[in-house]
Amino acid sequence: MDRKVRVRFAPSPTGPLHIGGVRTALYNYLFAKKHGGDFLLRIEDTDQTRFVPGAEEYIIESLKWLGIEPVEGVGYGDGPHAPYRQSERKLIYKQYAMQLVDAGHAYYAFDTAEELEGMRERLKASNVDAKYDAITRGTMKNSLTLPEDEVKRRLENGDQYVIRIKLPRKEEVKFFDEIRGWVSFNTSQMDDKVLFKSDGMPTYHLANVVDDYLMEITHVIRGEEWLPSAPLHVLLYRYLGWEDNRPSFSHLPLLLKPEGNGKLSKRDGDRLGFPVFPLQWKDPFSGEISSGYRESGYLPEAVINLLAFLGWNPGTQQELFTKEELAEAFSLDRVSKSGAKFDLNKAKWFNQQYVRMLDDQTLANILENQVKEKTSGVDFSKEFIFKAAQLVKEKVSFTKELWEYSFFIFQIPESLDEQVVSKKWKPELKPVLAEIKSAFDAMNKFTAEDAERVYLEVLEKNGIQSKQFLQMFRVCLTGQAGGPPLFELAALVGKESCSARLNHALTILP
RNA sequence: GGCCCGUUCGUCUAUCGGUUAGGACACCAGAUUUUCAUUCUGGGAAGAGGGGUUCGACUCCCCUACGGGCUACCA
Repeated sequence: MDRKVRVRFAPSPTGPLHIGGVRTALYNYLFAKKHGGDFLLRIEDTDQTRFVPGAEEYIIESLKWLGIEPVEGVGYGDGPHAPYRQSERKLIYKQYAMQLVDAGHAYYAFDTAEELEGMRERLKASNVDAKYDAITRGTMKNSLTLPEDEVKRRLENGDQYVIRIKLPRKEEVKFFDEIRGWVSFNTSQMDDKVLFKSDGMPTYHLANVVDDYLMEITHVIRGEEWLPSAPLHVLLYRYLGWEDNRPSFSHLPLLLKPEGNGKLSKRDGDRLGFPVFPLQWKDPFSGEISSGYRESGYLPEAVINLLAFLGWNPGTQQELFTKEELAEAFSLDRVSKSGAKFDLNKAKWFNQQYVRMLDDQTLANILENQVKEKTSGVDFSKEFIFKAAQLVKEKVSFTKELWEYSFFIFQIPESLDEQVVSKKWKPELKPVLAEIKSAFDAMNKFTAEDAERVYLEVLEKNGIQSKQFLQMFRVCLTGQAGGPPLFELAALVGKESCSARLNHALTILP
């Protein structure tokens, strides 16, 4: 039975999409592309108390920005299995919960929060694992312990109830994880999880199984945090009679924080200077702002590439991949089992690679915006900005750095690099500098070659080696200790500007 | 605590019983660039520990240690 590959990304709209979630989405997307299948987006909003306004839109916008877009689902024109928002599928789940009750695989439970708490405390006190399971359910208020008419009365009476799965007392549950191989659990260690909540909504466990079945999902690719509940899902497929159509499971390794241990969290990003979210997010309740990759200057292609390599590798030496190449190369059996630490340096490097691949005109347009923002009123020609962008292209890791590597092209520096001045400047050099300025002023054609030639002539006349003077000369022109090739820069800003810059240096240098 | 998953250079990783354990980022050194960066060359850097299995283990098994995840009417 060869079913069309269908995978889904099923986040909960409880806040901004975590970068680990983005990677999960990416792997699902790549897997679908690789196999000519469908990638869909389902919103798992069964917990109405955790709803966060804007979160769903954020998820959709993030996927859009990265270009890992679903072919069906919320925000993508829905599709044959609409709706794709679980809160809108509420009515569907009840019947499956009832089916399980009727088949004896689930039961009603009427315990109050206090009663549950009491049970847990009792068991803990006697040093026993506190869980609602095959043993403890016999002491609780449920349709297994209460007389039939009492259950009926409570139900008719509208008493609050949940539906719990009835797990066998002791049974081995084995399943094959595409990444980890065979994994086994014993129901003796599991508890009778709630499938259907008293507010009429299913829990994740029920909803996820029902929807994956109904939406014909063939492969479940999700984070490792779901591994412990996978046996429950396996059992659910079995009890619902869907074992033959059960999707395969793949549990992805977690993204860890760069220092120390533990899962990458929101706070790590702000502390260590890299984003944990794809897009900037403003918390609607606290107003707190969390930075995003997009706003931090990362290119979507770079984010895709670096994320793909956090937990997967192609087994070749190639590191730079387009999305299409990734889809072609991707396979679940090359996903690693252990958690990956986020590495800021590598992330920067990836971004730098992609910035370099940007064509000069794109870079120029970005720089143009920055120039407009920083130098209001001053008009620079597109050609000038284009050349400036070309000059500093190799230096930047992020497009937002374009300005900070080139600002001295657009404005005459007010101060000169103090370190270089204190090390390389001597008042005796002043006449030489003045002579270079005059020589420049006297030039007709002011190309990079001409400027350099004239500069060298003056130095030679004064018996000075360029090696000793060049950096100081750079500082006089740009204020900076480093920068793009100096005479190309001089030619770009032009004779008049060079003259003004040298004049300025002459006045402030001792 | 219990259950489950994991453990190769600082980091991401290759190796699917036999390799001088390879690459990338980062780092260091040298070369080039009359400056900085780029680029090039070179370098240091790893199989958690202990038992097995085997002619031979990073690779298979067990134990220990360490790390992580889960342990809600959250996903």
